Amino acid sequence: MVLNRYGHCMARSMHVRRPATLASLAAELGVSRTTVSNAYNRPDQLSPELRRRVLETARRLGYPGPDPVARSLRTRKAGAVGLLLTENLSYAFRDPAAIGFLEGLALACEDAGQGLLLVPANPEREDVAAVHRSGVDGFVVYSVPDDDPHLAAVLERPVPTVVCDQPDVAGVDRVGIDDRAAMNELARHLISLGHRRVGVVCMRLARDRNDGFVSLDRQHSAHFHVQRSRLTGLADAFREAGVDWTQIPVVERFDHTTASGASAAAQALDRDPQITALICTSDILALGALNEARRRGLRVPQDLTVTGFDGIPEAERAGLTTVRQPVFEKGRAAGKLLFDTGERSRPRSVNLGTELLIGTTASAPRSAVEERWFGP
Amino acid sequence: MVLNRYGHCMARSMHVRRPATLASLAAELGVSRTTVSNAYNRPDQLSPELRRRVLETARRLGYPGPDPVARSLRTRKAGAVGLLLTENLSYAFRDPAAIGFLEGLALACEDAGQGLLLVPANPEREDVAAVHRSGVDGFVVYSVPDDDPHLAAVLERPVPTVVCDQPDVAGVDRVGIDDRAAMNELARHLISLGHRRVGVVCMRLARDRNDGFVSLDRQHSAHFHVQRSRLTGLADAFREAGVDWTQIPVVERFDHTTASGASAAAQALDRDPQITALICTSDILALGALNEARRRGLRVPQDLTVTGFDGIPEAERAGLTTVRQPVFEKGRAAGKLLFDTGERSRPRSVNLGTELLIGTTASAPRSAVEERWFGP
DNA sequence: CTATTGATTGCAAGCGCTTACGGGAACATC
DNA sequence: GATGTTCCCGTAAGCGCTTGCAATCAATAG
Repeated sequence: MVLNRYGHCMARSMHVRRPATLASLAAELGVSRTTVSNAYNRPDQLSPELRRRVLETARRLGYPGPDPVARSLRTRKAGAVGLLLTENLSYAFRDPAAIGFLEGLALACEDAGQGLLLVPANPEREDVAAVHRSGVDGFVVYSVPDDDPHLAAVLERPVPTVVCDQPDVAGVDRVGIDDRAAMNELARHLISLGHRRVGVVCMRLARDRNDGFVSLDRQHSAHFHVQRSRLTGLADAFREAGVDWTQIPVVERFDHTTASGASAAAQALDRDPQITALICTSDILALGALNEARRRGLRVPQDLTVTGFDGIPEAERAGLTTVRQPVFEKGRAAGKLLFDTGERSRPRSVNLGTELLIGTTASAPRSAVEERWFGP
Repeated sequence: MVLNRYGHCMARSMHVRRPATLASLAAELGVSRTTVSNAYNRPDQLSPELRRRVLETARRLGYPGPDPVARSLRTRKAGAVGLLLTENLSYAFRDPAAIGFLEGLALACEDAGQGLLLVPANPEREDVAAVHRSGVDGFVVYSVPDDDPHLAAVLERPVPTVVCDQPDVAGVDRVGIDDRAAMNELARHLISLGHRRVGVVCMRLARDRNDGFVSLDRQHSAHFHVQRSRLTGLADAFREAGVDWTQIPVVERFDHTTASGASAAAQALDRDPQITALICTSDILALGALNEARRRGLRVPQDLTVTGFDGIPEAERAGLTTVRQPVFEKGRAAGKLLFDTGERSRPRSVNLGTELLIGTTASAPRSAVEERWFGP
């Protein structure tokens, strides 16, 4: 039980808003507000003795120090950056790649002494109010479709912004990887192994749900830059190898889960059972594809090659052939870009490197092996 | 002449574009500030026609809508809750248990339309400024030592607070599990299997680094409620079984990593090679202990029993005998407690259930098996 | 005794916004 | 024509704080 200065019982759990403000404290002490403020923010501006008195009286009155919001208004600094995600907040914590990104970004924030505000921007709804209500000094936008209204709302705000996994947007800083080149390299690897008849499993390409095959048109007009680039990288490689890309089944899934990966793999295999490889645009999807292969009694890689993208720990454990991208570094780079506020004329663009990870889920297709042994 | 991303002329030299405010918009339109404010917050308070004009002029002037900080000051609502963690922000994303908690909390925040601010409270430094600077409507404090200055700083703030994995603190709401009972159950299980000579590996017990054996005194005065309770639960069980607890080596590690778990396990085994079981107070530590056992050529569970605590996915994969606690639910419960602001006289306390998970890393010790076969 | 100096403290002017409430105008009711 | 009623919009009073700079004063120097 706590007694306030009027002698009234004030249980802690009642959360009564303390009447004490900087002004009331000043009045109580018989000094100016300036002096009280200085006691907290510029200790060298008043005598140690007075400062001690101020702080002690503050404690006695239960004054918790200058109100952060009022201070933010006055100083025009919120001390935090906002993070906007494609997915629900809670989902982000289930995707290892997103977690890696968060980890890197959190580290950068910590180094800069800034808070990290997870903005509750539900991708299903068009409600951008959360963006408008976030008192932050900057935004990081992680992998959203280029027509996302939340992104538009962020860009309207007069604060620095960094986008990830996006093409250059309206002149703001960006960080990402060369998805197209990375996927192209992976495709060339598969082609060199002898794969020609493949299937593709990708994440959602736009904001609308389209669980199924993807038309060429949809591939080209995909609003998720990352997915579009990866598909383009694949198409380039296979076309160059003389494969008719239009005949390759590309299966899309809205939800990014292993279950989605499995069902998409099934759909691709049903469409064309002769497929020798399933190329997935994420490790999560690839892990699902592996499950489906197992369910069908297909041995990987003897009967079916499966590849992923991201290089998450789970993929490594599964021996997945995939592309590793530096998700942690991506987050960190995003933060650094945001905090490094030098005078610039042009927006900056950071491209991080990727690495083709040869695992045990890709090998020459059986037909190619047979050809090698028995001739064509 | 340059066009900024709002499409307005912005001379290269004038970096400080006077941003439009609600007042300037009102002036431009020849209406009152109230009317502009209403256009955003209470559409029913003005004619659709006027509202349209306001919003259009806003767009033309590049006014991004009411400033969130100023609005927060006025309405006394920040629209976000702060999360205080023991560890560095970035570390939190490496601990599966913490991630689960975050996931649950994030979900609750999302449902409530609130942001989640990760407060950059470095546990190494005593700098509580970050707590004072966070403009939030409430705090969730996750597993910090009871003498943590950040916790004290939070409790000074006049906002609702929920603590996790803490005993009752100063009358604020709490959510947790019965660590003592859960660990006691696990210990009884081991005792029933025949284990009497065991070693314990625990996480840090206080804010100071003490990588090594733990005195009884330190056990009792541990500032981390969770660790203290688990040790107590163990001690109770073994004392009841007639074991002299003071002879049992308890090894502490400051860093919560598998490497720490391994080295702590080594230290315990070196102290008493006759140990039949290593009881770890977290799965992460236990996974490290498994590594150390493997390194020593000890078969688990034949030569050595290893147990954990938490029930993280990795533990399940490793077949660890452990205690599963509902980390996700814990996060969600914390959020719900925070947002459910009914009038209460007493602080609420939520205890969630746990479950003993029988894995493959615990069995009867060899000596017990031999006794059974050949008699004592 | 006056000038200079350094240490302390206070003044004033907002930062950008919300909202209870009051008032005028247009229309309907009796 | 007097009295409600409804719709729109503005008045006024802050929310709690920061900060450049001026003011005060005692002490030291000249």
